[in-house]
Amino acid sequence: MKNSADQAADGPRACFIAAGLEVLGERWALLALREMSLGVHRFDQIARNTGASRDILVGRLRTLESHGVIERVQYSERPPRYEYHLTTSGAEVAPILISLAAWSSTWMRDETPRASYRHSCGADLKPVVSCAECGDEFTPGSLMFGPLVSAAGTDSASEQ
Amino acid sequence: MKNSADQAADGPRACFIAAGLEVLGERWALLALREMSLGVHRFDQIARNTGASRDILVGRLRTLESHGVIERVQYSERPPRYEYHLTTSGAEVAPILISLAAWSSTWMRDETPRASYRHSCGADLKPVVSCAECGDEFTPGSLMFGPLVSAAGTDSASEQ
DNA sequence: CGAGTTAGTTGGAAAATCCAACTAACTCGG
DNA sequence: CCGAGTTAGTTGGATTTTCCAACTAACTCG
Repeated sequence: MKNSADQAADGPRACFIAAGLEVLGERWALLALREMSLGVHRFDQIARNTGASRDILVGRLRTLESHGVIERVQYSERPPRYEYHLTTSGAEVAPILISLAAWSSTWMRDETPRASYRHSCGADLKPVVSCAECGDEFTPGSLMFGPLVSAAGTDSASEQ
Repeated sequence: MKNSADQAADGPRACFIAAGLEVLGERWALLALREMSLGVHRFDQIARNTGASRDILVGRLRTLESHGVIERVQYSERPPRYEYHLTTSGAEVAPILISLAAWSSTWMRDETPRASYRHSCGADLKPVVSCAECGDEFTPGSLMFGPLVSAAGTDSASEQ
C-alpha cells in the first residue's frame, strides 16, 4: 500500500496549506493583516508600520481584497479615500498570527527587543490548539492527511 | 495618551510576528516544514512535493537549519547523505500549519481538488485556539500588544 | 561497464521587490 | 488666495529573488 504522505510522482502537493500560502504567503500580506487586526486601517500607517514599500503594498492590498480577505471602506468623499478593513475571512486569520507570534516568542529570542503579544485577559500569549471534535490538544504529529476536497465539499475517493 | 497600536513615527514595528516571518515567511519554507511534519525527509522528495526549485530549496533548508528549526541527519556514509528532520522548534511550527490549513479549507474552496487535513482522532481539521491561562477561546480581536521583550525575558518599560 | 539514484551546483533569464521621487486631489491656516 | 500639509497612490530604474534546465559528484546495482 502506498503511504499518502509520500505522494507526488505527479506534481507538487495541492493541499490547503499551499493554497493558503498563495494568498497569505506573499511578502507583507500577513503584516498588513496584523495591522488591521490591531486596528490600523489607513494606507500610510500600514506602510509605515510594516515597512513595505508603497507600490508593493498597493498590490498586496488589492490581492487580499480580490480574495475577500479585506475590503475597502470609503471614509472620505472628496477626495475619495478608503480604509482597509478585515472581512470575516480576514478576521479569522488571527489564529495564524497568534501561532506565529507564539512560536516566534518562544524560539526567536535574541537581543533585539520586540513587541510581544498577549490575550485580552492580560496573560502572555500561550495559545493551546485543540481539536474541536475530540477536544484533545494538537500535538506535533497529530496533523494528518484527509481526503481530497473541492468546491462541492468532501469529494473524490482520495486515491486508490 | 498614545495608543500603542498606532506606533511607528520611527520605523516598522519590531514584533514577534515579523521576526517569525523572517525565518518561516520565505517562499517554500513552510511547505518544506509541512513535508517533514508528514514524514518526508529526503531532499528529492521534498523538492518534488513542494514544487520548489532545487537551488532555492537548498538555501531554505540551510536557513532553517541555521535557525535551529531543522537538522541534518546522516543516513549514508558513502556517499555522505543527509535527511532533514524537524527539531523541537520545528515540530512546534505545527500549530501554524494547522491554522493555515484550517483557514484555507474554510475560505479557499474553489473547484481545484486539494488534500485536506485532519486530526489524528479522525475528525476533520477544526482547531480551536484558546488561552492557556484563562482557557477562553481566542476570538478575532483578542490579540493585543504586550510589553517589549528581548533575550533576557520581559524587558524595558514598553514606552513612555 | 553503463544505467540509475541522490544531492546538490551552475549560469542565465524572468519575476518580484525596493527606493526615492513624483502626482493628484484635496484641507487648512494666515 | 497662496503655500504648506495630508493621504493615497504611481512611476522608472536598480537590486534581489526566484525559476529553470542542465550539469556534476559520488556512489550502487545488475
